[in-house]
Amino acid sequence: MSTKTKVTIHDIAEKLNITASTVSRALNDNPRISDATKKAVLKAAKQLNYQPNNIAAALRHGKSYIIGVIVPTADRFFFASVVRGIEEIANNLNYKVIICQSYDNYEKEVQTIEALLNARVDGIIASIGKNTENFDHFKKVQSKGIPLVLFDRTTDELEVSQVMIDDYLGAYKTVEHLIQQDCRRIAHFTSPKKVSVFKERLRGYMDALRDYEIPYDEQLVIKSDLQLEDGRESMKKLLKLKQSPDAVFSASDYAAMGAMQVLKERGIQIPQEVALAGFSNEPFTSFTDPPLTTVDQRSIKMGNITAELFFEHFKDGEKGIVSQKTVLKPELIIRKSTLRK
Amino acid sequence: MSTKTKVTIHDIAEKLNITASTVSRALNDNPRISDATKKAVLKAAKQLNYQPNNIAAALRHGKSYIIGVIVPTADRFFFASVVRGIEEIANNLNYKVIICQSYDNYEKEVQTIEALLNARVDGIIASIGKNTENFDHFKKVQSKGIPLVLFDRTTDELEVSQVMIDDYLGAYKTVEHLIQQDCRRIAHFTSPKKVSVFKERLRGYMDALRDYEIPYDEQLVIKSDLQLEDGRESMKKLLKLKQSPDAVFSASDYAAMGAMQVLKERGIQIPQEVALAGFSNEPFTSFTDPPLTTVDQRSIKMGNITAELFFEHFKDGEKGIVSQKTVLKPELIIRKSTLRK
DNA sequence: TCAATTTGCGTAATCGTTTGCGCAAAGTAG
DNA sequence: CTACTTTGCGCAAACGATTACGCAAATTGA
Repeated sequence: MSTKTKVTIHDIAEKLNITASTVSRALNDNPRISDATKKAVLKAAKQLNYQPNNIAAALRHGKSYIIGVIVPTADRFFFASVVRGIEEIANNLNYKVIICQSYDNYEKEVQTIEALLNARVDGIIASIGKNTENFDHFKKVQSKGIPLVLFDRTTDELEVSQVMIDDYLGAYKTVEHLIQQDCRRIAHFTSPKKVSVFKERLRGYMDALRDYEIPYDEQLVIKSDLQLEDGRESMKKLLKLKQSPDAVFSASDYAAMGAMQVLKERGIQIPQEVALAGFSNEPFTSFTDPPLTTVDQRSIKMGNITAELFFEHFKDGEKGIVSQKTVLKPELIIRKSTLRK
Repeated sequence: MSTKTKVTIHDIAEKLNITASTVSRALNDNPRISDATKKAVLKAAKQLNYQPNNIAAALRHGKSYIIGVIVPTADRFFFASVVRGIEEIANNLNYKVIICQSYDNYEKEVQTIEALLNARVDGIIASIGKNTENFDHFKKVQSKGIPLVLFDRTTDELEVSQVMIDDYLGAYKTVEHLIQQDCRRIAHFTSPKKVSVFKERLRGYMDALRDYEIPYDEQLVIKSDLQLEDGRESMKKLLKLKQSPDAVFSASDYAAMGAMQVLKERGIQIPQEVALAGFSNEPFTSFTDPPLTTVDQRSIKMGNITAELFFEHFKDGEKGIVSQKTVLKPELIIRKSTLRK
């Protein structure tokens, strides 16, 4: 019941006693082709079960209509949502999205870029891996004139369009909120990595303390990889201090979750004894007990904007566009883990 | 600093005064090419910053070295993990994976298949969308002789290789465990959809009841879309019954989470008054309070096996291989939400 | 009615790689 | 030293679609 041999436009042409070029034009709705021929071609295409070969087309006009998206991992709600936001826009413009994961692994990230270049994607959208400190692979993309846009995890070492949220503001507002809840010894979980988002969150934390005249205590800033287990360890460290904190602002929901576990295991009341806030608004943060205060990163919106910015690079051709930076306002989601009054 | 014009093997050939075919063979490490020439070619390639054009290669030998993976959504831990498992195997064999999401939307699923076929992927691995009841698009894939393997969400309406866990066994063991915890009125959350996984879980539930001589009560089986909100509604329905259940086995962790929220809001003790078990071992299930008993679906393993099965279809050519069904044993993860003694 | 335009389609080159075939030079066997 | 095999590479035709160019027929305008 199935034609094993691939059917091409030549087969259609032969059947109709016309040439392949006419078929091609008919399929692409070229105005120079008569409606009669178009209909005949369409009909024959159905009959023969014709499947266009995008590879041949891509080779011919140097466009693949595929854009590569690189995320550290697709199973974090935030990244998955951004991808969704990108897809919405891209699909509307008839572009396909291929999702690649770097798993926060530098080598894998480099390889992925290489693979995407070989696959001749029309552009790349990426969020940089946590461990990446050398950006030559991204520079290579740019040097080839391939559109590149970064989101969330970006870097200043590249002249590139980027979309991010105002991590500084998100952190500032969170800490401000904690202060308004009468917290005075506020700890912070951050990452030692070069990624700017964490640096910005730290800056927001420090500035909020300063503005409210709360002394900065280095002991209260714990650096780790910010996974759940790291959050547990960090919390344990804090509890060993002579003077325990009365709040923890974690740059990651997962680490905040780890801290919550430790606090609950030790019977420490949240938020009465220690208030707790995270960052990212992962879905599980609303399930926890108590529900976790966190910062929403406008992920879908970020995906939309990133894709739109990306496609502007096409329209305006290779030149003309300067790299531009879009900063979204985050939203503080206040839940019971910080509500002390 | 960058060559805007694309460099091809012809450029390398010209520079070295040899032909493109020799360059091609050298790059592909063909034994008929001398080591000297190979080295020279590699060197020139670096110098010219040559980037192979996979599209041209794909067109030539009809292989794209890309396989398409379709999942309902990538932000569920289970699916993300399976994808990871698939990638591990595929990357080792030098295949790229392109991840597409159907969002459980039938039209999107059909479109995605179409797009993957046009992109000339070498094969497709998929998990069927929840609302899909017509499988012609998958039949089309098969009729074109393109390898197809399904995982988890499969169907018997297709003659296709598939990998799944033993949902029946997972459900049976869970219910058996609940019975051993002295639960006697055990409710079940399931889906009205045609997807076999839910039907199997229901069957496991029913058989366990029967084997332990517990009467089946239709009122205790609630059908819904199994999202968190559905779980809340379902739990509320159960609590309105004359005789409340003393356990809930949900076919989804999210719905179980919804039930947990309602129970906690009403001050009903978990597991003493109502024990609670989910399905899938989503990461958040270990965070909840109490932690949720659930069934692990061996997601990475499933990805590995799926990919291996998939690649067997290549080796053995188009014929010879009959579709085969691999069933993995799930693992019951017992946590506090069901431990009554 | 005749020149000018439009309509409809064919010719052939092209995108960048791969590969079957062929051929000369070098190596091997007897 | 002849005959045969191996080594190293070039020639040219694919793969399937797109497109600049050209040309005849049909249409239009005056």
